[in-house]
Amino acid sequence: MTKQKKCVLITSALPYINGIKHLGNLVGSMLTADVFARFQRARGTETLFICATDEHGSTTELAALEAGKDVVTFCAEQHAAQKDVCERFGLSWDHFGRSSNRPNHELTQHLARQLWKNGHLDLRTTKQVYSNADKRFLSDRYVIGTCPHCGYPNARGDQCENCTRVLDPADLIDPRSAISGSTDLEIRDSTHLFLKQSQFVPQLRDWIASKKDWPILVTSIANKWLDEGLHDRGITRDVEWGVPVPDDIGNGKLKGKVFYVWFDAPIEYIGATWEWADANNKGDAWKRWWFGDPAKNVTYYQFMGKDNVPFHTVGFPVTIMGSREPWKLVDRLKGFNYINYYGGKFSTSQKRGVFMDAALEILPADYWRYYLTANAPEGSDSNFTWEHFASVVNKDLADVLGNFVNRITRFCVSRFEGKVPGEGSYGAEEQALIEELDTHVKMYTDHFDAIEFRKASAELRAIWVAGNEYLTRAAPWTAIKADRARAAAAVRMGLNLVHLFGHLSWPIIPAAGRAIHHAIQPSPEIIPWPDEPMSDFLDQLDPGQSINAPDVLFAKITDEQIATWMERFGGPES
RNA sequence: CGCGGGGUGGAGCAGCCCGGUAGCUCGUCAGGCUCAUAACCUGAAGGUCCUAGGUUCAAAUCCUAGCCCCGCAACCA
Repeated sequence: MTKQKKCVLITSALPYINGIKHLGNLVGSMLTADVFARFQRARGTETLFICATDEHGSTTELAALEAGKDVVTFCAEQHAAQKDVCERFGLSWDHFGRSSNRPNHELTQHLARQLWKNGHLDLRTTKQVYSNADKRFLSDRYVIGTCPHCGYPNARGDQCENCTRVLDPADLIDPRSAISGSTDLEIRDSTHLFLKQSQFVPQLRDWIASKKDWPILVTSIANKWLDEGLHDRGITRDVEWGVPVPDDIGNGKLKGKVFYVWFDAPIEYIGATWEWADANNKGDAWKRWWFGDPAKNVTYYQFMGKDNVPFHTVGFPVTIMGSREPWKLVDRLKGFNYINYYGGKFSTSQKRGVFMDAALEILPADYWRYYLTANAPEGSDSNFTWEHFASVVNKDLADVLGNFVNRITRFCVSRFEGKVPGEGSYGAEEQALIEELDTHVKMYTDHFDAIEFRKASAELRAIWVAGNEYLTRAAPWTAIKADRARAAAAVRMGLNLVHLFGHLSWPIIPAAGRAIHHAIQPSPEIIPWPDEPMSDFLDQLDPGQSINAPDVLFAKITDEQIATWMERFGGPES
């Protein structure tokens, strides 16, 4: 059974190109995917972690217009900005691609051809609102007018936000363009490709039913869509910025049209892997992660917020199934709920909530990484408040972990010349600790395997606490008065614990994990998972080696800071 | 009757699938220690497990009905 090692492919939902993401977007896809990827790498699993910006669609065109830039420049700038802030958050993807790049164009066109060839696409003519002033088709939400039901003057063509009724743009009284305000609108016929999703319901149902280890959130969203009957879905649009529909699809009736952004975006998971291979001169190596027999030893994990679930449980799988080619389908799909900000949604326009760039202006990435991982919205929506954030950071990171590292290393410096003492030997106290940690480490590993971030974080915290409990019991500061050897053994164990904490903390808080590990010895790029029994792991430091007592690892958050940040980011009332 | 998630001591959560002394973190109170970032360790107080029925020897856990909060409702990314 030692034929081929298991490989792990991880993708996080693609952040939309339009602006820096907020903490909710981060925790629901990119951050948790990163923690999981680091865990897998630490264990020595061959891991490929892929992400990209999702760039197409009318929203991008309009955002570029508003920014006064052409769409190509706009996307290039936004991509660079997101890449930068994500890297500063410690996101360790193997490649961060772009859905507008060549590989995605080729793959999207290829898969569409397969669907066309296999009879899964239809041509249908739809009525679309065309704005003469803007010289473009308007999607429903870009048509504004008076709601026929409640008289609200700024109802959108898809739904009236005042009375919440679903609308058709043709229902609106005095319709106008949301872009220019022009009332020079007309209804035009437009031909589009429709993906016949309804044909795939039984196949999808079987596939979803086979996924016993997916979160209930994910399977219930998927089943809901299937139960309600899948609509055939338009996969082309009358916009400029997207993957062009090739001439050989659609009997020449689709000139100038592009694929809908939701059709091409998930394909970019594959496209970005191709980009990764190109960037690293690996030729066709991307295929072994995605296609045919070689991909059978790949376990594929997807991470996303709940808003993305339908497109990954229905839309993208239909594309893959309909191609009738052996592309890889997701094995484990981890979906997240939302993080709210003082009970309300994060909002860019109202400046409510915390965005990634601003978060890093006020605190290092690890503070956020720990808080968000430990409070990931797995069971239900969770709520961000500055008070809660400060309490978690101060208690867990500063008091429990940071203080532990500080107290033992300082004691070692003051009483043992900053060197690992070799005297004495482990006794009953150490044996009990070793047994306790064997259990904790196993549970911590199991929680990660189960992709349970809250539970994994709680277990990690329990491991840190076990260190403090041990020190109190062993009390080397008392022992040293009567029995230097006993104190030496306790300090040696304490330093071994610091070493262990560096290893175990690294996936969640990589910079701090590295700093902690570095207190004991030089850190490798990937800090490996402790696979050996704790009896070995906690007895491996060489007596006489020097340590580097670090400065304070985590500064506490003060009440003044909380007040300042509430003012800046908006608090309960705003 | 659109759909899904949630409703557990002051706050945030686990437990519910596979019924059987209600567990964790924060906060509060008391004690200990003094190596440490006024930190750490120990102990205590505090709960109608949304409501009302039902099944059962036994229900937070299963069934039925209702209430409340959040999200989604497909061309919005």
